[in-house]
Amino acid sequence: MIAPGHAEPARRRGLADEVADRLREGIFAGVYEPGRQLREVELSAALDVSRGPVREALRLLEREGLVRCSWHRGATVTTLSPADIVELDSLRGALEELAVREAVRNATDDDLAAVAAAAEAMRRAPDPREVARHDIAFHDAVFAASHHRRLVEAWQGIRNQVHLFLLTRIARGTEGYLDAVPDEHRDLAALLRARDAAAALPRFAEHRARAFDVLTAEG
Amino acid sequence: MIAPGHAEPARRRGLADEVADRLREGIFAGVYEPGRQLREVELSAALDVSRGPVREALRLLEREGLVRCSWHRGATVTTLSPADIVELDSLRGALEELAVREAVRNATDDDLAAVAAAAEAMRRAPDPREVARHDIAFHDAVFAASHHRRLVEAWQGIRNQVHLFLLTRIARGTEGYLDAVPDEHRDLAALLRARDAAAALPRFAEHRARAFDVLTAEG
DNA sequence: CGGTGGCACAATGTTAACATTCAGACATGA
DNA sequence: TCATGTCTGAATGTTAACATTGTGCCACCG
Repeated sequence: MIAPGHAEPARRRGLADEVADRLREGIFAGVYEPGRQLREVELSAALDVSRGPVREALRLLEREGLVRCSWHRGATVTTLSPADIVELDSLRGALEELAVREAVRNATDDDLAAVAAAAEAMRRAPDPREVARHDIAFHDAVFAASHHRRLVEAWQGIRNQVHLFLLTRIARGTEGYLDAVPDEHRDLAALLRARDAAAALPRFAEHRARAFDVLTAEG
Repeated sequence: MIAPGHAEPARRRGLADEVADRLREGIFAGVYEPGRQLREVELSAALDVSRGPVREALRLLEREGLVRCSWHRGATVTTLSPADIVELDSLRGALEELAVREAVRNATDDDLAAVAAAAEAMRRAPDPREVARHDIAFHDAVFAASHHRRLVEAWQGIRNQVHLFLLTRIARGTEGYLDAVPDEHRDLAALLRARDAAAALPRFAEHRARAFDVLTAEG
């Protein structure tokens, strides 16, 4: 049974999207480590599809910043340098600031309930990897609540790179992350439900700074 | 003669990029009006290439927001609704604000000279279409001066849509555009060269608001 | 011994043919 | 007359073979 307002477009996806999902999974699971070359023939053989969808999937992942492609030199998994992380942090800040303002204005109560639910779901995550996944999902919900299609697309352009960044952060040590972030997310969700942009904006900024400092201080 | 620092990677491009250029050209020239379907076979016949590169080019243009693709329903040239223009304006504002701050911090003198040159070049544009092209080129230069790769990529995700928006604005009437914008660009360039972010930011905001109001007031 | 030129291999770019799917039209029935 | 079902045609999704390009190796020369 599907509620009337939640009817998905039920659009069927091509093989390329499927392949892209598998590759993303592989990258986040560590099967394809950063810097590794992704050869089209190898992948098409492993996934049992032709090179066409693989090619298209690689371009999709390039759009997400997870791989880089060069002329006749194939695709390699993105490696995040410290400078890249600075870029991610600043751009993410600009996007999220707009997202919060728009969410406070345009979000439905259901949208904000979804944000709160994402914050709660994080508490029940069994291991750090799952926590990171829920961390991203929380911010996804915030962007979705903005009802700003192009803003969501811009976020998707760096979303997976931020995810990668979170994983490396976890690898450096989980102190101050696993316990602090869920509480912060809960507070942020509450401020959004109160539709208090003036209070929420600096809290979101602090939230980002906390994640960011961990890597710059030690790195 | 090429200066040492300006040596382009001299990377060769594939047919897909070439096709994408031709299609963009066609869209901006009005050959493919908004809403029109772009059929792969038709395009591949017209441009005398196979469907592969055409397919890839369409995905590229989708990334730029110039076309929209659906499963088994092909690509259509984007039509900008009033709501889309509001989205473009707000997202562009968030990106450009960051670009100005980063440019003031990171830009070389050459970068800012290029911004100023772009502003001057606009004065010598022969017709409104060329003015719009130089208008975009000016903002390109600002983003380039930020030395922020991901920010530039995010800008490229809406750049061509903003261009489309400028063209429709011109179609509504050129008063207050052809004469005012070049002067504004000159002032903005000067503020950037003075590296005065505090003064530049509100001026950039006014500049965007002026372009934006024309369409919302009449539309 | 260091540098340069060419050669062969391997991987990507491109092409054309095959398979699948969507949209509209037409006929049929209530 | 309207709704429903099937069918047809055209367009996209997919595949596999062909062409082009980059890279590394090895011989050759200075």
